[in-house]
Amino acid sequence: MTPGEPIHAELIAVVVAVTDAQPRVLTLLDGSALPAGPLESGHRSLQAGLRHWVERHTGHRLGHIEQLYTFADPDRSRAGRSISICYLALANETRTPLGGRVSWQDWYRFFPWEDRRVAHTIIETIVKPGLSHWSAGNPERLTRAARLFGLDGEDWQEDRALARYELLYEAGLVREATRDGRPAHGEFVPGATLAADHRRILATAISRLRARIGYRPVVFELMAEQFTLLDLQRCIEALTGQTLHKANFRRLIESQTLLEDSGNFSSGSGRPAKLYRFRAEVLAERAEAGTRLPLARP
Amino acid sequence: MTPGEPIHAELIAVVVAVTDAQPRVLTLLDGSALPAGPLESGHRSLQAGLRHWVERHTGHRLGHIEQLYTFADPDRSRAGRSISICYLALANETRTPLGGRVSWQDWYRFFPWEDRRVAHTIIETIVKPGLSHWSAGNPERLTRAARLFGLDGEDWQEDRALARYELLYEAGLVREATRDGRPAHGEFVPGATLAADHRRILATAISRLRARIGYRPVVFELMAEQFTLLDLQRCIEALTGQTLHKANFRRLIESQTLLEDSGNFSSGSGRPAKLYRFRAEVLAERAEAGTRLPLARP
DNA sequence: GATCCTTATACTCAAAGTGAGTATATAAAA
DNA sequence: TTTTATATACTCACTTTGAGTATAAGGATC
Repeated sequence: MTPGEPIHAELIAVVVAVTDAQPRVLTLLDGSALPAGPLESGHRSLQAGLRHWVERHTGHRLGHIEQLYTFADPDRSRAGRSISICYLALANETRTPLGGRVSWQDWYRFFPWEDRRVAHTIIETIVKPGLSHWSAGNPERLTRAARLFGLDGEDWQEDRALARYELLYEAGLVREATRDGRPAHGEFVPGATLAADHRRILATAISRLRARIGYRPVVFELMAEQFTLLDLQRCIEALTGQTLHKANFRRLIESQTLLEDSGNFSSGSGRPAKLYRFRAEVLAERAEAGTRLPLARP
Repeated sequence: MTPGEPIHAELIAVVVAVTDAQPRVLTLLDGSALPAGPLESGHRSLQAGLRHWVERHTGHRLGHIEQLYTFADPDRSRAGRSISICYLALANETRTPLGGRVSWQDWYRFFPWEDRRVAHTIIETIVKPGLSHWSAGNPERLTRAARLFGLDGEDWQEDRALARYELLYEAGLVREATRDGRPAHGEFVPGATLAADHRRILATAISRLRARIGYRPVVFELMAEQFTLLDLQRCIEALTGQTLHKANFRRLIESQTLLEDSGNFSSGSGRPAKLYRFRAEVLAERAEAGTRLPLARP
C-alpha cells in the first residue's frame, strides 16, 4: 500500500453539560468556536489526544467521549489537505470560572428552533416562508421540508437536528451558507453562528445525543451523583428540546433497573422527593439495548 | 491554530452484499484483507475518495456509504503517524467474476459465533470455557461475558458483535490477540482472521448494520429491485444472524408504508408470492425513525 | 385427477406496553 | 390554617407484540 501524501489532522470537540435544565456546550473565543487543535504525536490514541488537549486548554475534565465524524477539507489551502476528527464528550459542568475567552454556551443559542419546550414562532414565521420560497415548483423539496420541520401534520423527530440544519443550509437560510456562496431564499433564521463548519458539527452532536438517549442510558454522565426523578426528566427534556409526560416518564424509568434509591430526600419548595443514583452496574456496562425485531423461537 | 505534524491517512472499506441468504464482504488478497488505500488529493470528499478507490480497484459500484470510525495507529513506524478512516458500504452483489485475488467472503467465516440461524456449539464448547478461565476469581468479567454471549439466561443482543469480538480479544481467545502480545486463556475460537485490525473493523460494521436495521430501512440497498416478503425476511435474518417469526415479520412490514405491490408474482416451489418493491419515497428520504420517549401534549 | 409437498396469506388471542389523565400525600410559605 | 408546589399512586382505554392456527394456491408425484 502506498503511503499517499502527508496531510494535517485536527481534533474538534463538542463538550456538553446540562445545568439548570439547559444544555451547554464548551466554546472558545467568547462563544464563537468549538475547542479544536492539532493531533500531536505522543498520544496513545485519538481519544487520549483529545482528552489531553481539552483538559490542557480549558481546564475541564472530560467524562464519556465518543467519536462523531471525520471529514476532509477539500484542499482549502495549497499547504496541503487537512482532515478534522470530531468528538462528542459529556461533562459535569462545574461552576468554576473558566479562564480567558473559554465559556459554556446554551446550545439553543445556535439552534433556537430546536427547543420546543418554549413557545416560539421561528418555524412558522421565518423557516416556513423561507423553505416555501426555496421549494417553489419543487414538490420533493416541499415534502422534505415538511417532514423535517413537522409542517403539515408531520410529527417532529427531535433526533433529526442535523438534517434540519443541512436543509436550512441548502436553502441558504443560515448565514454560513451565503458565506460559502449559496443564494439566500429569505430572511436568515435566527441563531448564532460559529467559526468554519462548527455549527454543523454541533448539529451532528445534538442529533447523535438525542438519538442515543432513547435507547441507551447516556445521561448519567451529565447528572450529579444524586438526583430526583424530576431532575432526570428535566435533563432529558433539555437535551431533546421536548417536554415529557411526568407520570409516564416515571413509570418508564422505574420499570427499568437503572436507578437505585439513595435513601436521601431533596429539599426545596414542595414535597421532598427521593434522591436516586445510577446503579453501579449500569455505570460499568453502558448497556446497549437490543433492537426490536420479531424473533422466532428456536 | 498550529498545524501539527503531517501524517498519512488511509481509507478502509467494508463493502457488504447479501446473496443466497448469506451476508458477504468484499476482500482482497484471497479473503485476507479489506480493501484499503491511501487518501489521495483531488478527491472532493472522503466518500468520493473511497468510492473512487474501491471502484477502480475492484470494479464494483458502491451504493449507500456511511462512515464507521476513524482511528490512529499509535506511531507504528518512525515514518510518521497514520490514521485510518473506515467506511461501511452496501452493494448489490452482482455475480460477475472479480479480477485477481478480489473476492466476496461470507462474513460468518470470520465470526462463526455470530450466526445463530444454524445450530453450532462454538459458544458452549469453546467460548464459555475460555471466558470462564479468563474470568476466574473476577465476577465482573464473568457477568460481562455472560451478558454479551447470552450465557446464564441473558438474552443475545445481535448488535453487540463488536463488544463480543473485543471481549474475545481481551481474553486472548482470537489469534490476533496473541499476535499483539496478549496471553491466551484457552483454545482459539474458530474463525478466520484478517490483516492488521481488519477483523475488528468488520465487527464494527456488523454491529452498526445490525443496529440500524431495527429502526431504519437500510436493507433496500442490498435487495434486488423486486422481491417477496420472504426474500426480505431472509436478507434481514442473514444480517442479524437470527431467525424471525414469519407472520409477525409480515405484519410489521405491512404496517409500515415501506413497500408497494409490483403486480408481479414469484414462481418456484410453492404458492407464488407477491413481488414487492420499495416505495420511491422511502428510497429518496431514508427516513430515520424517531426515538421512543413519553412525550407530553403541548 | 387425487394426493402430497411447499410456500403464501389470513386470522385469533392473550400479554405487555403506552398515552393520557385523576387522586392523594407531604413539605414549605403566606 | 390555608395556599402553593411538588411527589407519588393508580386507572383506563388503546396499541403493539409474541405466539400460534387455519386456509389458499402453486408444482410434483402417483
